[in-house]
Amino acid sequence: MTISDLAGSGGDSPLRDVQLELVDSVDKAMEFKRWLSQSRRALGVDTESGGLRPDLHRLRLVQFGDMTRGWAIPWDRWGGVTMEALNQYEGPLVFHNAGFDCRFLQAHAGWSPPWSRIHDTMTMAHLVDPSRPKGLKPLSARLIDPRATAGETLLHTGMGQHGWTGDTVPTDFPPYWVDGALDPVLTCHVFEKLGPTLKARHYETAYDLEMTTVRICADMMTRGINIDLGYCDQKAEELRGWVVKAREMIKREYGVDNPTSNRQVIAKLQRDGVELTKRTASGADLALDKEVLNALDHPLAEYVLAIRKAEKICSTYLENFSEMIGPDGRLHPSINPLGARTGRMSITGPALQTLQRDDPTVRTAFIPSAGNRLVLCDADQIEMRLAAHFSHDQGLIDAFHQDADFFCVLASQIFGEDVKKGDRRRQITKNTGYGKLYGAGAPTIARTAKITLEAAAHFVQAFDDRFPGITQLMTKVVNEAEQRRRDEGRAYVRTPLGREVPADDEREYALVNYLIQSHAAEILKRGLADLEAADVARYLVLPVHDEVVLDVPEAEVADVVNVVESTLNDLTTYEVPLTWSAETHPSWGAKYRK
DNA sequence: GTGCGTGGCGCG
DNA sequence: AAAGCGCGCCACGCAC
Repeated sequence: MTISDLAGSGGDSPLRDVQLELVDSVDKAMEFKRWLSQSRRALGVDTESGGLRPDLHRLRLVQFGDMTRGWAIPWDRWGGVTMEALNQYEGPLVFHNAGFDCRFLQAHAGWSPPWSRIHDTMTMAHLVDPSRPKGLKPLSARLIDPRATAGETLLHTGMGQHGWTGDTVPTDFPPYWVDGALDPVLTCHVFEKLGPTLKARHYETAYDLEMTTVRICADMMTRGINIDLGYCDQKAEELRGWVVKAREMIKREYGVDNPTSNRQVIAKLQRDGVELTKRTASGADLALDKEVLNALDHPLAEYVLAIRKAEKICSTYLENFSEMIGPDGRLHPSINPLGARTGRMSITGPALQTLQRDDPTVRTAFIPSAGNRLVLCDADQIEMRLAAHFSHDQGLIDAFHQDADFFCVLASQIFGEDVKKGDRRRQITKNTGYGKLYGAGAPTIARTAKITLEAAAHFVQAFDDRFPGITQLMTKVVNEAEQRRRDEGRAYVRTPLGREVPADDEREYALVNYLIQSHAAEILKRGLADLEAADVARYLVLPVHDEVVLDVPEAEVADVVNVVESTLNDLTTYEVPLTWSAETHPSWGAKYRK
């Protein structure tokens, strides 16, 4: 089988001579072994599975390939051949999304991935250009041959016609195994294409760190995190009971059938003479968001907010957890080490980086394993500290060296009198500082700080007079990016690790945020690697942007708290100290409970 | 019934 | 001069 059989002639495509094979006999298995013993720069490896969860879904195919030949090996019937190949092959292995495939091969084949010789083209693609799609098919279609996607379409229609799922499709169904066998070949071609680009940009350090992160995250996903399901049930039932009563009351008192339908609520509010003016982002509708509802003097508003919140907590989190847990009773979220353009990680299933912190209801469901405690360690104002570092603003740097609350120090200087912790002016200063960092203008700062536009404009001016570094940094980063657009065709900012983060057209102002966010992400990843070197990685359960969660045996807690803090603290690299604070708690929520 | 865009909102 | 950044998920409501 060749790709031309699949998708017609492709002229002088690099895939022209690719041969695709299915191991379905002893002879084929022998032929595969002979092929495997040939020498090559890297061996492509891929898997097909019934779904995304190694603890819940079957492993169906394991595929191997190089630049000219791809093999699909059914796991159930020919797993022994796969095991031999994995265990005996000694050269570099290249995957597209290694963290995913390696966890399947770990769970089903008991394979220990030899991480030091594993490469990952998805990671490479993200480093080369984080703003473009990085799935194997779109990437291959763009870099290698547009026909790379042909088999996928064929497969999806075929599976739909037969009503097969990933767990039930027969492995000898040609569209399935042919498409599978092509993937490691595509991976090898992408590897050869992207490798030189990474090299030319001196991405060795960034790539090594990313691969270390892939490994550590894969382990965290496998480890999972413990959940108090009894608590989830009880709390969800409480909230649902309240919502039912509230909905009945709203129907009775206000004639609104569905208080989570903005259309219905807006109609009712307008009937009662409420004037709404704020529009949604698209401008298509009147907005009825938290800000609008909070400002309304109508009893319905309060209920809508409370119902939204309660239903969110139940449906997104508490009620979902019991369906998401694995056979081991633990939650195994999916951690994407390169979830964001800036190199930040993202977590899905569930989205554990978005748990409410003002209300500890959901976080309280997260508990340590039996006999353990949670160690929660977060970085102190890391983004503002990095802003001080990158901007060289002496005022900001000095403020961080004082033994007092950073934003109180700032506010005291701006307002010319001693501003204490509870003072409203501290919050305004904090809003303005972060707003400026992210490129906000006076109007946005006025809204987030809940002050008038005049006051905001005046305050921004006062902030700039005292701490001109941030505006100067903005100018410098944007000018550099525009120079790069002229010289290299891309507007980007470069992080200290050498990562290039590109700007969208007309949005160069976002690059200051990219620089800070990117480098904070690099620091977290470096931190995870250092924690591994300090021998505590086996306790890691979650990374949350500037926080790490560890699940630690009681007896080791005191030790681990010290190790984690001293490992992550960095007092010398930057113009301000980067410090982390670890605390021990019986649940994640306990940290946020007053 | 399913897919998709929009609105809304949670976190850092 | 002016510009908040990055994500994921759910409910709603419309289109197919």
